[in-house]
Amino acid sequence: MSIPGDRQRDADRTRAEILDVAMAEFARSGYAGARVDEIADLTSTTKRMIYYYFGGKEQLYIAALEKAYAEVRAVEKTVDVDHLDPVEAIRTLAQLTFDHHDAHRDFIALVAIENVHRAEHIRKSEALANLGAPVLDLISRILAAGHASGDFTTEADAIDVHMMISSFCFFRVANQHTFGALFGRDMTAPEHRERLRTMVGEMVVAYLKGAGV
Amino acid sequence: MSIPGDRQRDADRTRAEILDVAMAEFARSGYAGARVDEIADLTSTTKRMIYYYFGGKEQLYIAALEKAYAEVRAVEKTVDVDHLDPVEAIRTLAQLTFDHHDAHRDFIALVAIENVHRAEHIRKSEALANLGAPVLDLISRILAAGHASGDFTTEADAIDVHMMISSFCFFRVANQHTFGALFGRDMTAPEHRERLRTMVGEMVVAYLKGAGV
DNA sequence: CAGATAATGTACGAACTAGTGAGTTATTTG
DNA sequence: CAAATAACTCACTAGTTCGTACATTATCTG
Repeated sequence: MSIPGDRQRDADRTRAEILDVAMAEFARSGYAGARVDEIADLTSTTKRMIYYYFGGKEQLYIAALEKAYAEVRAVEKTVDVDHLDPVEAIRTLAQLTFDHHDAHRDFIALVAIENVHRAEHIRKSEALANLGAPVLDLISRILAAGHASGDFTTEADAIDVHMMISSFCFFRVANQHTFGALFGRDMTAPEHRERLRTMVGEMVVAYLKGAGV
Repeated sequence: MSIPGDRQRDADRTRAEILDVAMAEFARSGYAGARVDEIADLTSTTKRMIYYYFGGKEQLYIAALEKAYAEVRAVEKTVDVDHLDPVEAIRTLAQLTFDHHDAHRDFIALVAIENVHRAEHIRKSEALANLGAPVLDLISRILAAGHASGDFTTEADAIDVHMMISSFCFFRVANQHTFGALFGRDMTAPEHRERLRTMVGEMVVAYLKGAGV
């Protein structure tokens, strides 16, 4: 019946399939809006397996969140701060953040959803603790270098700068629908992409240089 | 003829009470997460009245959305662009936007929730069409004045500038929980308020002046 | 005041939804 | 190969949730 090497049962594959579907479904409908039965139907397995592998809806949701964060982890690792001058370094970081947000829509949706729930699930997950530290460290070093070189005159805190960059990139994707409805422009449409990508870079650089205010 | 306030039955009051409670509940739990029975229990009337006045859960949600938007409508009307130079005008607008977002948390939550639902309800509401036009008009005039006076050198689009300002103000409130969990700082805490309020003003001004990049 | 109408309360039901009990089959292990 | 275990299926349920039928009472109108 079964072909050797071609397993009919595969725990890893089943688990991964459930998680993939769950991530998409939670991102699409929110935690309360997502249906366990619907998630099950979209897999090649059954609802019972969700409970077998994850225990329940909430644990599945947390697993989906962790997977989403894992996928976007370490943007900052690709910025080679030591070989770039501070201005180019911060601009590059901003634009890489832009690219990452652009490329991970489900992640954005899940974070927005998690905020509706006041981050109660994130707090339950140790896997997601201290995930922010690396970016802050990178920004701190860029800021220090910028002040040392005299390129940056504005006194700024790393967390604040990170928020400035993130807010722009996050909002563009997360609020695309209401923003589009109110202003008649889809900020995530291809024709706006490059302009806004440049803009976020200019924004941080201008802010940190301090426009002689 | 009856004296208002005398009546044991008051359609307007009942309707308004339901709407107030609904707005808070939808903001707290999302559309799918909110419970019609729960909303009813938090009013002094019964669930039957929700259906009597609003027709159903979805219509109630739309009414709550419209109320939320109505409350924050016309921030821009308080900016007296003609008596302020362009730099102060755009800074003032940014900081008023900051104040408004700070003061209307339920509105922010509802907008975030509505984006999870891809703005499908906003589109159903004529009351919310073209609500963005006034701000854009104001920003356009400020930008024009700023370029005429030579204060602004960056070529910028009104919608883009509005997005820049909104994203900062919106993100700070909307993402406070996940941001707090990841970076250990509540950006909405009183001790960060003034600094960030100043920051959003400096950010737009610096961007528009163009830091001699 | 009497009849009409608007506003409200009670009780109930149909459909949905998360979760499970219990048995079955494939795969691994000794 | 036999026993053990991991992976899986199916049918079911307890509780919830939106919505409504129907009765009732206050207020208005002529």
